[in-house]
Amino acid sequence: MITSYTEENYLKAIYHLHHEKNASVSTNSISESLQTRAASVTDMLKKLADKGFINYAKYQGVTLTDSGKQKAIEIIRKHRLWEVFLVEKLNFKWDEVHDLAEELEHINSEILINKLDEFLDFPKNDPHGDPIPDKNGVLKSQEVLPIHKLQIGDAGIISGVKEHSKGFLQYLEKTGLTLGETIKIVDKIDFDGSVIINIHQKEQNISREVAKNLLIAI
Amino acid sequence: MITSYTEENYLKAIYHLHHEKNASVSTNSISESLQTRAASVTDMLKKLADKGFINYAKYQGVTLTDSGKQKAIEIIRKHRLWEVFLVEKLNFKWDEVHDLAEELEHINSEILINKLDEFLDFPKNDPHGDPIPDKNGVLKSQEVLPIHKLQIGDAGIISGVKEHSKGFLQYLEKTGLTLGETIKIVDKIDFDGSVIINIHQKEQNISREVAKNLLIAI
DNA sequence: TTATATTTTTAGACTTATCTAAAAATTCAT
DNA sequence: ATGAATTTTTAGATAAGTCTAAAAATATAA
Ligand SMILES: [Mn+2]
Ligand SMILES: [Mn+2]
Ligand SMILES: [Mn+2]
Ligand SMILES: [Mn+2]
Repeated sequence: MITSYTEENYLKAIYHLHHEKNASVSTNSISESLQTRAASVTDMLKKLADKGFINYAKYQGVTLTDSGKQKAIEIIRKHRLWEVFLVEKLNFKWDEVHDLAEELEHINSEILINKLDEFLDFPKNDPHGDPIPDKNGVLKSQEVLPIHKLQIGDAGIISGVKEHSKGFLQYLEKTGLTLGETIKIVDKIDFDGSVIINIHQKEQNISREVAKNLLIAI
Repeated sequence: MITSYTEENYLKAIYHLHHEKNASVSTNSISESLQTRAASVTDMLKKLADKGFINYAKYQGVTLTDSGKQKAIEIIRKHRLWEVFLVEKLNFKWDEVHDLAEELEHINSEILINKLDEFLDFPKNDPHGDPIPDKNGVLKSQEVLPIHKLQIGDAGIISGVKEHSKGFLQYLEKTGLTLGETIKIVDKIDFDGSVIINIHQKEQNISREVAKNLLIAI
């Protein structure tokens, strides 16, 4: 079944929203995530349901069907492979690639994406640490926890981000909190939710917002 | 001025048609080249004229304005650089890349295309021998002639094709008529317009159709 | 539990790009 | 130069994706 650029963005948004909240996805949350009006979302949900990509009952929110999930994962695979290409081959920074990948992900060719995968030497993760689905649509979820869920004394490697905004990524870069660095939890401040970590043999304070969005593999 | 995917295809088509016939471009020729109805073309011509990309007077055909020409050249630059990428880096064949480049050319980012250019080491020609405009939109037209315009005794290097169809490119590949090969005109047959050339130390007969579409640099 | 607030859907409209059918303009051929 | 053929434009429709405003359903809270 063919999908338009727009339909693909809806499917991907639904996929991500489902994995964020682990519940059926509401019209409003889609509307917010895609910056469109709720009325437009309703229209599109009807269409996606007709095409068999989502389970939709009025007022009940939506879930992806198997075919919808597959389509979403295909697009995510393309998005993340293009991001790797942009960073590894064209020397873009990790905070510069999202919008471009947002467009490139809609180029429709299985051969192209598989050749790109090979050219990049079958990377396992994108520049933000997110796992790249393989050509069969298998996406292995990595065991990571946001810093604010770790206990004092826990140690691990910075392996991903929950928030992908330019501002956040640039902040991490500036403060040395980049992928691959080893950190250890020194203290957790109840008062403001901030966390003191040890990184590069030094102590560093991390705000609650950062602690919630920085993922650690233990 | 922003341009849609569709507008870009029209501008590129007008540019190519103008250079093929060296005259103002007719509604019907655009319609044929883009596989749309003439009525649709007329609608689009009005819009492109409003946006300042073409000079259009009813029933008179169109020409590109400077800004239209610039836009067209930008798209051609992107198209050809992506083709080089697909062939050189992803190991596509020269007859497989056109349709993909047709989509990739609409990805809208000057930084991306300049970084791609650099990554590819600033190629001068695409896989079909066509020249690649530089980042300032300068396109140097190469001095080439189709085989059927050469005289007996003339020699040169296969440097381009006028026809870009998969079938033609595959045929050239199969018969060894690839870019970079040296050829010499041995005889021209009036009867059917075919040409006998010397290539690889052997004589080879070339039909009129091939002779018209294979470009030689002398 | 009933009123209020929030969410979601419907109704109707707009834009872009397309189409068919018919009218108008231009070109061609005698 | 005039009638016929061809090309181009207009008129009116359609489909995709979006919007605003209003109605309907659901959730929340006194
Ligand atoms: Mn996208
Ligand atoms: Mn990413
Ligand atoms: Mn195109
Ligand atoms: Mn080419």
